[in-house]
Amino acid sequence: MKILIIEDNPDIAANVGDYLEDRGHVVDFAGDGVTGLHLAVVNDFDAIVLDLMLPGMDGLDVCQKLREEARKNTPVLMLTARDTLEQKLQGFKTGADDYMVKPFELQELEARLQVLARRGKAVEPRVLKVGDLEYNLDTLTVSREGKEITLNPTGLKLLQRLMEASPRVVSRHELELRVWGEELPDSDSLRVHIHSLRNAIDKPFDVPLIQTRHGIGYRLVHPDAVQT
Amino acid sequence: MKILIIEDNPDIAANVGDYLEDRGHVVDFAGDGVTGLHLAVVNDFDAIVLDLMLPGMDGLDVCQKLREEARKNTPVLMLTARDTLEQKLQGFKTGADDYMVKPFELQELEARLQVLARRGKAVEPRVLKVGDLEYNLDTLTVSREGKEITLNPTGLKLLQRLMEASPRVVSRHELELRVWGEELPDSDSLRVHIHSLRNAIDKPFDVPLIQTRHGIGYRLVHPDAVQT
DNA sequence: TATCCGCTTAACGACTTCTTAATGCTTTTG
DNA sequence: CAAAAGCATTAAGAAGTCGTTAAGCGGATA
Repeated sequence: MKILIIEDNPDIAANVGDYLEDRGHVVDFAGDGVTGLHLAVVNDFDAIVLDLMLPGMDGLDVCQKLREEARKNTPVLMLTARDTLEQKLQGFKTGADDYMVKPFELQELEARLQVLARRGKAVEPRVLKVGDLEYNLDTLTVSREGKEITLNPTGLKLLQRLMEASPRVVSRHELELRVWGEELPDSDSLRVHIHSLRNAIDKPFDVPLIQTRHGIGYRLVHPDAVQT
Repeated sequence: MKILIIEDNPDIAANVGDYLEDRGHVVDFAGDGVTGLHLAVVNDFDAIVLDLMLPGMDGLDVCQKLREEARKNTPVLMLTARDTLEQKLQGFKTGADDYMVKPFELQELEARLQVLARRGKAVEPRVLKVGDLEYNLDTLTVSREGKEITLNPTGLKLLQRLMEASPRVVSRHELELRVWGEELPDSDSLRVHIHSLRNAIDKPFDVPLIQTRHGIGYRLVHPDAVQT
């Protein structure tokens, strides 16, 4: 599994990280909320271990921003020293999937992470489908009407988000966040990428899938499919 | 949510069940492992609360059989008085999704159940409805009598506020605040936007929904619907 | 080193949306 | 009932956004 640990105490971080790495997982670290959030948005982790007490942005903020702004539903396990019911409820409310109180057993942490990752996988299929468009996340292959389509890395990222969200509208800002993280390019590069994505996905076919919501963002939807 | 409680202690079962029912959930009970497993297999619950100490078949067996034989992946929250690490690990190994140790807070139980049910279920679209008018907040699509209506961003913002408030009156100032924030335009731009909103929503249909409250603001109501 | 590929930037026209202002109608108020 | 204020309607220009194209930069590749 690929796991992100957001924890400001280096001892705890190292302790947890070492254990998980010994168990064969790949571990990334962040010492504060901002970089943690950034890593979580840009990468695709199987699970995130999130301490509540963080310098700058605290854990609840990180979780909430991850869910609402970045619209990522990577499983989050919250970690805290304080053990009040109120705290826990608030943690779950911001979108946490599990909650452990220090001190805890490393084995239990790993077991819970594994359960979270297992659940998360079940929801997100390995192949995204919208109409006749398919995107295999394992082979990073895109095809429409059975014909293979090759895309740039940026195109893939955009397409993934659009397909995940379909038929919802994805704001320009969210797309930019997904591709570049917090440090956006100076110019409106997104427009050019959308254009080339359209060239690859829509232009060779009869029905265009990518729609523009002027002033808001984009939307990927198959017109014939049943909408609500 | 539809929840199954498998618990042999009638006091605890009643206690938990009453609380969950008060919170608006539908609860089923089973006093032993065999009937619990049977109910879990036959029905589709959103989550299962499973005690470990059960007469006959114990909780671990129930969980394992549910997963392996019945191949159901209904979320399972295990409940136990014993708090050994070994127990917990075994619980997760048999396919539990969460694990709580007695005594526990009912509110936390509900929060965890909600998280479990949330995963694995597709997020249902958020839709505002007033009469035959519908506004899907995810796809940003508006329709009336099934016919699609396209609106510009400002129109969407106004409509959202009016529909949220319906059938109450929304003051001009509140609407302006919603669209422009604190820095309002110099002229009374709101009137023009309301006008174009009416053109889109009311003009093509028989019954107008947007009413003017002179000197106060606007109101969106379906006249036929029951009002207070 | 030369070539390719992907990304960014810039520029331009086309298009959409927003604001402003002018005019006439409706409601309120003294 | 008349004046004043608030509102509806319309049109036109300003401002903003989008699609498209092409040039330049830098890293990777051969």
